[in-house]
Amino acid sequence: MTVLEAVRPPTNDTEERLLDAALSLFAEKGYEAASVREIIEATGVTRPVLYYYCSSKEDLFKRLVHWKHDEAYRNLGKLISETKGCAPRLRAILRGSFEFCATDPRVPRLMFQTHFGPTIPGIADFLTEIASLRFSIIQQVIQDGLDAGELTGGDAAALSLIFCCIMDQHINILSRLPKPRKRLTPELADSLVDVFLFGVGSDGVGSDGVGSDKAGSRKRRQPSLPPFAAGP
Amino acid sequence: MTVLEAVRPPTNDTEERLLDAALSLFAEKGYEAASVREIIEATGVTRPVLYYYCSSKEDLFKRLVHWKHDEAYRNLGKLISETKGCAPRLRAILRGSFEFCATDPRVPRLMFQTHFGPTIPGIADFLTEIASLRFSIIQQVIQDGLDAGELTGGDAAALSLIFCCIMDQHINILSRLPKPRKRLTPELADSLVDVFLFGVGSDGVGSDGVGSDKAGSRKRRQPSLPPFAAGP
DNA sequence: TGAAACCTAACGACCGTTAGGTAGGTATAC
DNA sequence: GTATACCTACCTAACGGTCGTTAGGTTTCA
Repeated sequence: MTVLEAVRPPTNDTEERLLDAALSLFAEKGYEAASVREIIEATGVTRPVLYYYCSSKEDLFKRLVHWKHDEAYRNLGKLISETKGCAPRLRAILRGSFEFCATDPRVPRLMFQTHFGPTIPGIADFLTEIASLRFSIIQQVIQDGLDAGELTGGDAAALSLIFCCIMDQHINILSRLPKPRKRLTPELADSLVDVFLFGVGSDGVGSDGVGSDKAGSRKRRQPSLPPFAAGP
Repeated sequence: MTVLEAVRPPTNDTEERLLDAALSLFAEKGYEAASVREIIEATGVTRPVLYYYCSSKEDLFKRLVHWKHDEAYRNLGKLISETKGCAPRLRAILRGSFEFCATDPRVPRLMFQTHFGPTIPGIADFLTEIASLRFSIIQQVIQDGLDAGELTGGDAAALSLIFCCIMDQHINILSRLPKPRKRLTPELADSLVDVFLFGVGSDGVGSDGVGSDKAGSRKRRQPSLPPFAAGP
C-alpha cells in the first residue's frame, strides 16, 4: 500500500496557523533544526496544542507536505489536460510550476530542502514516493513526445530526468534568492523549454568545436534567455 | 577577506580517520543529525580527541569540506587547462566531475546535501562561497564559448546555470543510487553536453509543435542518451 | 453534562563542549 | 647520567542546555 493515503486537510483556524508556521520554519531551517517549540511559539499556542492536532512532529511534517503536494499535483494535471502536444505541454508545466513556486517560495524550499537534504528516517520513503509521482507525470508527457516523433535522443526516463534537472534546479536556486517572482518568469520558462528542445550551440557548431559540422545550412530556433543577475 | 583561506590538511592518521568518519556521517545524515558522539565512535576514539584536532563541530565540517573541495577545484582547473575549445572543455568538465564523484560518492552527497539542504548558521556563507568559486570556472568557459561564437541564446551566467543544473542534478541524483559508477559514465557525460548544445527536439519540430518549423532541411547532431534505469 | 480546546509543569534522552588528569616520548640543564 | 620540564596524544567524568513528548488539570461552549 502506498504511503500517499488520504490526509485530512486543516479544518480549524488554529490548525491551519500551525501548519503555516511549520511551513515557514521547516522551509527555513529544515526538519531537524526547526523545533516544535519554535513552531508553537510562532503560532502563539502551547506545545500540547500541537500534539492535540498532530500525533508527532513527523506527522505534522507529513500533513504539511501532503497538503502542499496535493495542490501542486492537481495544478499540474489540470495544465496538462488543457494542453495538447509535447512542446506546449512542457511549456505549460514549466510556466505553471514557476507560477506556483513564485506564489509561495516556501513550498519549493521545503520540498527540495527535504528531498535533497539530509536523509530523515521515517520521512525519506514518503518524500521519494511524492517525488516519483510527480516525475511520472513529466515522463508520460515526454513519452508521448517520443511516440509522436517530436522528441529524440534517448528514452523517456533519461529525457525526463534532464527536463526535471533544468526545471527543478532553477526553481530550487531562484526561489531562494530575493524576489523569486522577478526571476521565475514565463519568459524564462519558455526559454528553458527552447534550450531543452534546441540547445544553445550556435548554428554550424558541431560536436568537436567550431565549424566542424558540414551538414550545411541549418536554421533552428535559438533560445533567448533573459539575463541572470545573481545580485540581490 | 575570503573565508577560503589556507586550511591545514590532515597530517596525523587519527586526524584523517576522524575526517573520513565525519565525511561518511555528514554525507549520510547531514550536519545537524550527525552527532559528535557518532563520529568519534566510528573513529574509535573519545570525544576530547576530536576537540584536540578541531576546535568545534563547525570547524571539523569546514576542514572536511575545504579539503575535498580543494581536490575537486584543482582537478577542474587541470582539465580545463589541458583542453581547448568550449564544447570539448564542457565535455572534459562533465566527464571529470562524473569520474571524481563516482570515485567517492560521499563527496557530492555531502556537498549538495549541505548546499541545498537546510541553512546551517555559520556554514551557509562558507558553502555559498565554495559554490560560487566553482560556478565562476564554468562561467568563464561558457563566456569564452560565447565570445568565440560557439554558443548563443543568453548571457554567460544564464547558460552556466543551465549547464550546472544538468551536471549537478545528475550527480546529485545518480550518486545517491546504488552503483553510481555504472551511472555516472563518460557516455552519459558526452550525451548531456550534446543535449546542452543541440537539444532533444526532433528535426522539423518548431516551437509550437510538430512540423511548424518551415525552415527546411536540418541535419543537426542528435544526442544519444544511455537508458536510465531507475531500479536498484 | 460532556466533549472540544487549551493550559502548567514536568519527563528522560540526547546534544556540543570542557575541566582536569595521565601515559609516553624528547629536549635541556646540571 | 639523570632529573627536570615540556610536549603530543589521549583519557574519565561531568557541565548546562535543548530536544520531543506527555500526564493531568482547566476553561469554554453546545
